[in-house]
Amino acid sequence: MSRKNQTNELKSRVMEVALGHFSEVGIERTNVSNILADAGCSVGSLYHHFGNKEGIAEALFIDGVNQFNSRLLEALLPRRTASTGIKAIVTFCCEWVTDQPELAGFLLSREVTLSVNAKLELRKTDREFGQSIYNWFVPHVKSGALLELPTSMYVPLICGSTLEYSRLWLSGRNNRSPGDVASILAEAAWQSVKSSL
Amino acid sequence: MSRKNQTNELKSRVMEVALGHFSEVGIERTNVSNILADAGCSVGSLYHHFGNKEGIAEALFIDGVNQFNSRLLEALLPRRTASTGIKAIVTFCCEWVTDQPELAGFLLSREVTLSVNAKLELRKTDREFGQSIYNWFVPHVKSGALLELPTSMYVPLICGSTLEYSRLWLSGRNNRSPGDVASILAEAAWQSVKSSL
DNA sequence: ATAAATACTAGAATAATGTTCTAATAAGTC
DNA sequence: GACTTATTAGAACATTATTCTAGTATTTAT
Repeated sequence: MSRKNQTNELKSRVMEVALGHFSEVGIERTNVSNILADAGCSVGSLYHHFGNKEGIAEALFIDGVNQFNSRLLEALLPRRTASTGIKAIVTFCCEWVTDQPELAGFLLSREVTLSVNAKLELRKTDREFGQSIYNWFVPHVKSGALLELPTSMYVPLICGSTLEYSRLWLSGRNNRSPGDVASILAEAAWQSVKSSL
Repeated sequence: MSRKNQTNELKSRVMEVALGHFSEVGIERTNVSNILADAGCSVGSLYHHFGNKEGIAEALFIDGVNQFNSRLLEALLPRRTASTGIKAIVTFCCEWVTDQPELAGFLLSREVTLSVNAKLELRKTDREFGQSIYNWFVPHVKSGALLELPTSMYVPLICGSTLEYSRLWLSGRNNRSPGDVASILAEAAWQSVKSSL
């Protein structure tokens, strides 16, 4: 195996191991030494590749958001009506959380505080994502199918219930997974943003 | 001043100072030494009263939840219709977050992981609170005014959007406070849980 | 009122742990 | 094949939460 592949494999291994620890006990409580042991990585390598513990978290966070965003677009963009689009967003969120609870819990935990560089890194892809979402919404607001609201309210109204339910489920406080109740959440989200005209 | 009062004042001072730091940079990043300096407290006293740094956070958390719960009940219980009740819950949340952003941000941050003892401590008052809420809901579900849903879904559906919007506002990402958009959030919540029959 | 027990304060010493540093090794490049 | 760069290694370091021992005030019991 080439050195490059070996390095990439080490980085993935560290990230995978770290995610397990982070999602279980949080970033603060996971020991760097445990990550090193479980991933078979030396102190020097880890700090060379990630800078510090938070750097691992940032890498995981950025990867996670990018993966979420691109898949969400795949689920949303083909939808032609406001109703099916909104419901597709919610359903996608539910399935995504249910399918990868560790990653979802980590992203939803809000433990990560991105460094300036990490923010710039994220913004590169995030801006494009936001634009695609925006473009999908505009016609449905213009047509009167969706309520016209301050821009910053659409995400909370559409995803708030789902995210909150997901947090509850991830913390082990209810049996039904978000996937199990996706249709209820989707319908509720639709009711809350559809225009009543 | 009596010794007891002096002690209580010290504890309050520590908690107040700690909340400031916690809400600004998070629990992990606040230094115990800063709390000590700002509150004029010795190492021994702090550890005598709170056990450890997390203990301060737990005390703040429990106080905050109890205060929130009792005030929420005052806002909800007088309401006689499903619609006014649901809207009262949302409006109360919005005002509470807007009025005490530090405390709200701290509670919403999910940084605190309660110890077993703290959980028991909370459960004492929380159980009673849950029962009061439950009692308010039952007749409105029975009458068909509210959707009949898995119990664990009411909180996410009613408060999810508001909490998500609050988190956004608290992280400085939008101008309008939750209080400013309370009516929109209240109406949306109502639309999502009202029965369409 | 006095003694004993308890609650509280104090800060130096300790321990845990994240991070830096220096050196060595391997890979890629000219 | 020499030179530059990327990576690995782990001992040393620095930071900081916490413990410990001792001392002081307050309450309780006799």
